Amino acid sequence: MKLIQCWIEHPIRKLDQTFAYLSDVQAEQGARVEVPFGHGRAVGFVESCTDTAETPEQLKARLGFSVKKIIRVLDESSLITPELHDLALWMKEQTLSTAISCFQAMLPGKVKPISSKQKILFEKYVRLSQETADLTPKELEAYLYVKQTGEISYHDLRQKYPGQAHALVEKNAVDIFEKEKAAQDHPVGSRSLPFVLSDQQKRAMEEIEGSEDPVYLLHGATGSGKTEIYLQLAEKALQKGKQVLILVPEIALTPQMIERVAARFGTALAIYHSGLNAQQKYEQYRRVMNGKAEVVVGTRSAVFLPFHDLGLIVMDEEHDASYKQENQPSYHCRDVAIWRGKFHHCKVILGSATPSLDTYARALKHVYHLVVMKDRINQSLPKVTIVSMKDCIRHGDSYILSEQLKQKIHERLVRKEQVILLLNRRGYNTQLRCRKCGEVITCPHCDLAMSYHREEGRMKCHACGYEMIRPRVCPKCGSSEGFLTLGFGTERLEQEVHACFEGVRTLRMDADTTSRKDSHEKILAAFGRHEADILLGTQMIAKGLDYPNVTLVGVINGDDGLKRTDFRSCETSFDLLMQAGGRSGRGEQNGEVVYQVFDPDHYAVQCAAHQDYVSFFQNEMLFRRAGQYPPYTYLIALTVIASDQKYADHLALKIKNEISGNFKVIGVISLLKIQDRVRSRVLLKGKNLEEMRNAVQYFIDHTDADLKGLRIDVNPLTLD
DNA sequence: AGCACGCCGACT
DNA sequence: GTCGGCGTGCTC
Repeated sequence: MKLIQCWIEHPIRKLDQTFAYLSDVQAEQGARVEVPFGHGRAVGFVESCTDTAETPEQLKARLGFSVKKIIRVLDESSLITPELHDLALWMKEQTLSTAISCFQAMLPGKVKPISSKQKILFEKYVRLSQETADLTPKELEAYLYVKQTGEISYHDLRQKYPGQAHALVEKNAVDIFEKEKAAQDHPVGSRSLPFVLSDQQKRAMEEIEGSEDPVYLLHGATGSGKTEIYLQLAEKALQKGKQVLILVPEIALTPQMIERVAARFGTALAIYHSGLNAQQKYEQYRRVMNGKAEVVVGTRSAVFLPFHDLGLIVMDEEHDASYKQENQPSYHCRDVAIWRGKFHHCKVILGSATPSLDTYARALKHVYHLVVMKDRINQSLPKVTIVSMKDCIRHGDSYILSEQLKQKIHERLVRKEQVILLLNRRGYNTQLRCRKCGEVITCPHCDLAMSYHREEGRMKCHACGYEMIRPRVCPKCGSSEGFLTLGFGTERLEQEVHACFEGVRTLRMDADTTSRKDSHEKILAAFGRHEADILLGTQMIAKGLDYPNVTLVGVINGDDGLKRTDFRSCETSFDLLMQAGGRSGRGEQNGEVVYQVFDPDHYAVQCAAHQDYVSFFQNEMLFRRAGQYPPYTYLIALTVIASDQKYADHLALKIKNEISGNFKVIGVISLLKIQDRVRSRVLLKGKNLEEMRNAVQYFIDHTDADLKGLRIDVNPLTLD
């Protein structure tokens, strides 16, 4: 008999332990098994499987409970590699989450322990038949196309020859047959060759290649050519027969990065992101496992792909918040990437123009090897103008577009150049306030004001997504005197632009215009073809875009983010302003940037205007030290989320009282209600993260409290 | 998470 | 007298 230890699929803290079962047959570590559990059955994830000579009675006597037999083994072979197994258990410790949730986070949908439906899709293919047929010229063309490719999926043939594909089958010119759906190879355009490196790039390459250090921070200004360094390092790793992982924040926002990697590496490339369906994810998972995919470009979850021999890990825009998973397990992709780099003895390159403070501080302490590229390739810095909106409003100017910015936009329109306007708020107005009682319309499910979206005539809650028709009378006092409108978003900005410049062509890109699949790409492509003069949108247009014809970028309400109370709000605001600046003047012409702000003297605004990261870092570190915030300390946020305020407060208080050590326990803090859920938080702050983690783990293991609703975030990025 | 066991109110 | 409310406790 075999004795199996397995993790049970319920992501309940109390069940976060292995359970013992007997089995007649062997099961691999990482395979799923179906087991009797409680009164029903459950899926287990095998931790170990060993031979045992003990009888069930002996086991019961030794262990103190009766050991049941498993029902069946669900997977012949393991779903994960031994490396990924160890990684999951390490992640459990790091993030203080359950082991099973870590395994689930690593696996693509198809093979998650939770679902056992693993279907293999078949697809119709065509190839030339033996028969000859009478064909029209256009059909002959399609016929020759099939002849040239050998065999091709019917779907692809229909895409290329919509009018002829069916006719070819009808006339028996081609045979149809079924075949397992192949993993999509990324279409290869023209294969591009490596660029010649600038002196600065050459120095950076040499520094990385000539060192034995495991982790590098490549701090390069926007436009300094970081991507080319990634690609050339990747090429060298491939030549050694190794795999390469390139992590990006969001696939949809980095189309130009994908294009460049695809052009260089062609079919050896796999793209992996959360937008793929389960089948596509599974296919890419297999392609990585069997080594067919040599280069992977992917978002956060790609860091868990089953690479067998990694030669390089690149993490572009390493400061980006989307690398941190919000759900449990709340892991940071950077930590996982570094762990895997260590396992594979390969270099990890963290790249950014505005590194996170934590990363940069580590680089200064030589934990990471700092490589700096401060010059843009064949471009000078964009000229930055800071416009004080306080003064604007005092002079009676528009509170949306200042005269200076209007003037500069006008110049660009005359010269047939393009403009990007960034406003990190969507909708028309951010608040409606009753003229009579002064009440602001808030979401019925959240403690937040609802935004007015004029195009749809609806109110929207940006926190929970709740929508309603714009009310005609005040929901509070019933007055029909109407509403005062406060604040503005991208919709209002677009209207203002049209009011100021007659006949101007605009494209708006925000969460409202990009809800449909591929709409990102369509909008960006249209702008690239100069089908619009002005692209306006939220922060999603601040990153990674490279349009040579854009010579002016305007940031509206650029210091809006500074109003937030979060300890990182300066960092994110600075990042946004810097990134926006990086979009301008990437071609032949010099670029210009306008920041419209209310606090022009703030160091985040000033440092961004001078594209001076180091000064910002020094300033911000003073602030962090004064407040004893990261990177000077570590934080662990323990948040109770519940529908019942009493329960939330009670558990939070219990946590506060029962956790102690050589660190501060701050709280209980009541957060805003979101989606009818109240949130009470306790925050741990201290210098010794390991001790803090141990204290929390000890609490979890020994408390009698019911911990459902407890969310743990080690090193939280935001405290909102 | 399920799902049973368990001890108090309004019904045939 | 019973049906059923969901509080609490267990799952190898």
